[in-house]
Amino acid sequence: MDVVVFYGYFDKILEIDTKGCGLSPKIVIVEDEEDLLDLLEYNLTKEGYEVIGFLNTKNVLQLLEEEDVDILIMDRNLPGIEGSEFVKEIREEGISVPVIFLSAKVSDSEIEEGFLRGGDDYITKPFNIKELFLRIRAMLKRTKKRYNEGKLSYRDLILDKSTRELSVDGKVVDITKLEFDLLSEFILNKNSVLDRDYLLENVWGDSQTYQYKTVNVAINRLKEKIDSDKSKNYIETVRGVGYKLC
Amino acid sequence: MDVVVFYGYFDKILEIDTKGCGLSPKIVIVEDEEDLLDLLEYNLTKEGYEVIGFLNTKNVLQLLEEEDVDILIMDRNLPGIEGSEFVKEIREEGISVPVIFLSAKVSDSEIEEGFLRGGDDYITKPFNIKELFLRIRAMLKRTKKRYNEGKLSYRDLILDKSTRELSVDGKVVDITKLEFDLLSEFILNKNSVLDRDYLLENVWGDSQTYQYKTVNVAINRLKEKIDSDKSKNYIETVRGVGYKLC
DNA sequence: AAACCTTATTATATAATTATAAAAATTATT
DNA sequence: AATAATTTTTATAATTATATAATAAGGTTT
Repeated sequence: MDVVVFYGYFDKILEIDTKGCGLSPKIVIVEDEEDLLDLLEYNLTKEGYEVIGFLNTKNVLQLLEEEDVDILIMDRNLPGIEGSEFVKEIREEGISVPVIFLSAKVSDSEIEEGFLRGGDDYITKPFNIKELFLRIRAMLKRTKKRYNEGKLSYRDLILDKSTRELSVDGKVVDITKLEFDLLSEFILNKNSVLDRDYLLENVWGDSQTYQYKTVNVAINRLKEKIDSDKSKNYIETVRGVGYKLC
Repeated sequence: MDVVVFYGYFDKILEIDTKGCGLSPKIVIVEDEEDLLDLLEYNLTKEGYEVIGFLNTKNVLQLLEEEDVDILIMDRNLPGIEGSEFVKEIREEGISVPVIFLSAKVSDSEIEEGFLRGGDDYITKPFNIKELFLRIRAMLKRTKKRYNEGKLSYRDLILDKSTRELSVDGKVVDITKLEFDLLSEFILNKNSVLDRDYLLENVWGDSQTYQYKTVNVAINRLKEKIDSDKSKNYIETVRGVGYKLC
């Protein structure tokens, strides 16, 4: 077993991500080598993840259906079913959890098969456990909003989630909570038309108690802040539907 | 350079995504070995991506700020600045584009550094270009709403439900809500004759309050937009019945 | 070919939608 | 509590889409 044991390296890095929110990323590992499974469980737990280990694929599908799992780490050569075959099956079930394959095999075509069956990353044994952790982190950063690093940007707009500051073309512009949330929603869904119901639901948190015109006025104020001379046309009105950032 | 040349593997997969619509995933490559850059540009373009290549990091930051780039492929040992150093800098600018590092180096600590500075994946040379493509695809799957999701297409027409854009032969054409809904209905029922009652019911939402002629006029306007010189005969009049898209 | 019917085309009025401004209402700050 | 800041509502203006009407063009039937 060629694995570098590795303790607490990311304590500091993960601090912001996991402290307080009470929702540490949930990782499922399917690995039949018990030693390796234990090692991974131990170290990943130490890094602040919630880890659930399995020695085979039995019960894994059920768990994935019931719980909100952030990453699935999957060995390929399992007793009974082959790991990538299992992933193919869960994809057909509509489960879209990010998958990292572990495999002792190294042939190119097997790696290709892993991706084609729905894998997101592929690590060959023996591997550096530190790299596995980094790949997990990189994956989480991409897939989950809440673990995201605190910045959203679009063209010359930068929203800093931690300071809740907006900078337009390098200059910091005062922005209210509502405006910040509204602009976030647009940047997260750039190019998509967002209708007023959607915005009320996702920015205001309730589409019942407010009327559509509330959105119009808020958009208007936001437009004024990010493009007061109306030269950059960030937010476009899509008549009869809503607004989009483009 | 040990790279497996690889042609058109994903033609079928990307077919729906990229034809004509000008909305194919945009990939930026920074690689100082011109041969490799050319090879990647050639093959990725062939796969249906929009590719922009650079031999150094000059102008790359500006491009990332201005354009909506989907993936950045970054060589590490570049003349002047080191690739991961550059990525660290763009991350500090708030640019969150997914990064795949390419590197000839193999020391564990360098790979770790790549991830810590904001990389999302890491491939060491020599590499299998097929695997690179699969990793790109896996990355796009995670970071972007799929490009074919919510798209309706017919011949050289593409309707994008999320952006509510119509592209005709690759060019985006302004379209109103009514026209969009009308064309959607036709694409969903291509080759079927749709009578005016059906259209009023399903597009206008009520066949009582409007008169048949309303449909005629709307169809007329739509025809003008999708085929102004009447050469392509998309929508055919079926006298006494209605219209069909064929 | 004339009479009749259906559809295409064009122009205009109107209804629907959105922008803007200002006034209340709410919330936060001093 | 008073003031300031923010947000919602209301009112009105501006804009846009499109339904209607009027007319032209093209088929069909006799």
